[in-house]
Amino acid sequence: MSPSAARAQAEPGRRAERKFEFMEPIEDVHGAASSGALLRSLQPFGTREHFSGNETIFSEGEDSDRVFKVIAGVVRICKHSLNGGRHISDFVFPGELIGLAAYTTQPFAAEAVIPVTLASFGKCHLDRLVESDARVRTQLLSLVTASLLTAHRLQFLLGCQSARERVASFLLRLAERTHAGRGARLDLAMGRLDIADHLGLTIETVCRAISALKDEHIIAVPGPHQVILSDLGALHALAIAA
Amino acid sequence: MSPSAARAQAEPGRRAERKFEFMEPIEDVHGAASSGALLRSLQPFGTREHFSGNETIFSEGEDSDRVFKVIAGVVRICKHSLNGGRHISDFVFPGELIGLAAYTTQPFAAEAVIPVTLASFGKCHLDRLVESDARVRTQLLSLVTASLLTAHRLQFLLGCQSARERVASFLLRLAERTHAGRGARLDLAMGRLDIADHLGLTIETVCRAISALKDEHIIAVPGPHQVILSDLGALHALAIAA
DNA sequence: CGACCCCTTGACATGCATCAAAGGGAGTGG
DNA sequence: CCACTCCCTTTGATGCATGTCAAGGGGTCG
Repeated sequence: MSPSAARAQAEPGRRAERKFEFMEPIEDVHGAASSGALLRSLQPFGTREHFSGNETIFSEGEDSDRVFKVIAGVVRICKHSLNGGRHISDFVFPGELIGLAAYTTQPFAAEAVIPVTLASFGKCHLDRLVESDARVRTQLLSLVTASLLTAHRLQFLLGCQSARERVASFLLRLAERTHAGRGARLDLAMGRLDIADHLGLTIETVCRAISALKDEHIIAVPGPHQVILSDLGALHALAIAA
Repeated sequence: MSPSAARAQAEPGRRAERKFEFMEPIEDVHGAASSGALLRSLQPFGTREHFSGNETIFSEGEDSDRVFKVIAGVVRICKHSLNGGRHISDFVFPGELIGLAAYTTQPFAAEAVIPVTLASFGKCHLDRLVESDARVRTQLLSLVTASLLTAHRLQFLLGCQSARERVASFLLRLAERTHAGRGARLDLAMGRLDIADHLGLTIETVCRAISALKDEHIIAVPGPHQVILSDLGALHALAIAA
């Protein structure tokens, strides 16, 4: 009934830390709208933090007094329900920020999908910056607006699309965000279960949808964590969303 | 496959304008977080606009240069897809605002569910106010943050809950928003199709879920547009969400 | 080499979508 | 004032997409 049920992953930090070279040094490639001047100004106040795969960065309900920038790795933003359900509202890639919105208490958890390096800043520094610099204000609002837009996109996907369409949309969005245009090879840092919990499906359905797209030569799947988007036209046709 | 498909409603404005007295004069009851000082300062610049039931207020893709406050009536915020699908990301009630986020072009459409009265302001006035008043800045950010939170809630609902659970969550949320606590009688301004497109279900499934809850004496349904929440405990138990 | 974890595929079950039709309230015209 | 029509809601019958259960495969780590 409720997808993903209680088969969540193993304990944080316990799992093998696969190395994803391809994830390491990409900084601010797609960061045009994701940090820019804002974070440059914060840089002096930042401290580095490291988390291993599946480790929790912060949990739902904690105080929200820090802002994070992902330097390397991938983070998932998720909500856990009492009966074991989980929903991943977004993945966060290098160059992007976490915790900008005006929460006093975290409305969701953040967990490392693979080993992650973060820059972390006290929110007070952001507040000070916001007060003193009008450009930062504008940027802050447009970053929060962007995540609102992303949220509405996912709502549409969850409300209106079939499994195949969801997977197609997901792959396209991932391509947009991780390598803005260089070739059709895509690296999936997250596992099938993460994808399933993000798309509101089960892991089996995600597998089947991927296999189906593969059989139709719309994508190629050299390994569980690599996808090649062979037929972008067909993918876009599936992801008819707005 | 895709819910709601192409059975959207009739032409804007053509439908009968049912009167919903109960919706008229409720102003700023739940507005604690929804307008407050911000709009009071904007008041002098506002003009009144009226829309009849099912009329379009603005469409997706239009320029986004105005901010609206709902004075009376109910507005739905929705996205239409090319193949006739529709998703309603939110309903907007009296006292609440539309268009605060930093969009340059509308990412969604706004339509009157029932006859609506709006106060409308040029965004430039808001910008000016934001520059001059730090309190307004804080409030603006927390309003946008609030809608981000709402969006994540709906994502969870769409990703993890069954039809019954969705309807239960919806009714509870509606109760929260429309009458903060006075009795368990609930007025549904929107029709079943609107509810379906909001919850990612079909109209028939919504009907059946409501009937089921009625048969179990969890709610009572005096008419299609009135619901009495008889067993709040059971409803909360269904809406296990976070 | 063995254990574990994740991915994949198959067989089956079911919740919800789809198709179809009847009931009820509101506005309209006779 | 009544009959008609339209639209929305409700309920029933059926089918399908996806969830559930189960088992095997392949990589990685110890």
